Formats: sequence, C-alpha cells, structure tokens
Amino acid sequence: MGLTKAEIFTDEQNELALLFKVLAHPARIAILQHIIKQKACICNDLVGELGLAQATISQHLKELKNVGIIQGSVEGKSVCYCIDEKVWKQIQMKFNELFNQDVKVKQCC
Amino acid sequence: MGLTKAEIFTDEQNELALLFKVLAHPARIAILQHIIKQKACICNDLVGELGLAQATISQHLKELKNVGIIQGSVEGKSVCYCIDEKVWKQIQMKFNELFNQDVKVKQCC
DNA sequence: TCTTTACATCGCAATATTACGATAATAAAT
DNA sequence: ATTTATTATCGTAATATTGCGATGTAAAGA
Repeated sequence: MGLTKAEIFTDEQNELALLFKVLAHPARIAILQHIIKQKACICNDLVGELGLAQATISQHLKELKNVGIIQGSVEGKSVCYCIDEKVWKQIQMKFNELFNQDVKVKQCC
Repeated sequence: MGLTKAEIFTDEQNELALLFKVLAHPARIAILQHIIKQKACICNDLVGELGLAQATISQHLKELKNVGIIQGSVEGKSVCYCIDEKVWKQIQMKFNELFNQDVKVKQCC
C-alpha cells in the first residue's frame, strides 16, 4: 500500500490533511518564514539561505504554490515569491475551526 | 535520499514540521474529530467508524500519542483515548505564532 | 549571436509512509 | 483453564517523499 484511502474520508478531512502536509517539512516552514521576514519577495536567495540545492528549493516552492499559500511572478530573469494573504488567512481560519473546539475529557483520562 | 536534512534547520522549524506531519493524514484528522465529538474517550469504535483495519487504526493512534496530542488509559480489556487539553492548546499556540504574523506584500505580487 | 543568470523540470536513488494480515499480549467472561 | 474481546506489534508490499545532478528554458547583457 502506501496509498492513503482518501475516498473513505470527507472532503473536509482530506483538504485539511493536505494543508497540514504541505507545512509538514522544515524546509517549507523555513521558506515561509523567510518570505514573511523579508516582507518583500524573494527567489534565488533561498538557495543561499537554506543549505539545499536549487532543484530542491524549486520543488518545495512548487508545492507551496500548488496549495496557493504563495504565488510567484516573473521579474526579469528571476521570480518573485510572496505569501497570498487571502489564502494565508483562510488556512489560519480552518486550523482554528479545528483547534477552537472544546476538548473536554470524561472519566478515564 | 528521501531523508529530510533536519540538521540544517532550527529546532523550532523541525518541531513545527513534525506537528504538522502528524496532522497530515485524513485518518488522523478523523480520529481526532471523533474523539472530540464523543467528548468521552473511545477505542475500538474507531475501527467501526472509519473503514480501516484494526492494525492501521492502532498505528495512527500511536503516532498521535507519540506527539502527545492524545493519551490512552487502559479500561479493562479496552483502551480509552482522549485529547490532552494542555498539548492541544500548546499546538494551537504554536500554529498561531506562525499564522498571526503580518504577511505584508511588497511590489511584485 | 553567444554567454550568463535564474528557474523549472526530469529522472533517478534513498528513505519514509500507509495499509493490512498474522500473530502476540492482556484482561474479562465462561 | 479455555475462550473471547480488545489492542499492540511485526513483517511486508505498494506507494510517496526528499534531495540532487543533469538538462531544458527564457530573459538580460556583452
């Protein structure tokens, strides 16, 4: 196997899991933090900042772009990546929908 | 490869990625939602609720337990699993530390 | 035009994850 | 003591992810 049985879960569960998955890598966390810190956009800087090969960074950026967290626009011969504020807020809202629930415990634990 | 280069990232980045990773599966989301909904604890119910084999459920529970989100206590011949409220709140705080940052965009995007 | 720079993509090798049957282990019930 | 119920663990097959070198592509500069 190694194949998630997506069909037995709700769309909401699958989508939420997908969002968590794209954030489930330290390189992608680092990329997001760097983009946020620079307030502006970046591109090739990341290859220097993180210690990963250009191909690897490019792949991580693609995954972040696929879920819409970042967007890239061509600036001459380089590409400028930025957070999509709208998507960013949406993700936060979805996470809080999950985490704001009361998690009262009954007897045993 | 297939091996994350954890040593080039900060502890914070690695820990955050690990938290996201455990939530990055629809079955584990479903398990958490079910535990929350039942307010009380559960155990074998999950095997009936979700359409996964007992061994698979047990494995997912173990992963949730490993990061401390849930805890299990033996109740006769079954095991009662509950959310650990303290850890739950801590995780929410860590996520919000990331997502509450301002994500102002500069020129290009 | 030729070169350089910045990215993207392809194709792999190494490792990780997912799922499950089989098989323990433990406690209750008979 | 034997059976039954509930869970954990082991082993394994199928698939996914990570990382990177090599190669492609497109724009800028010489």
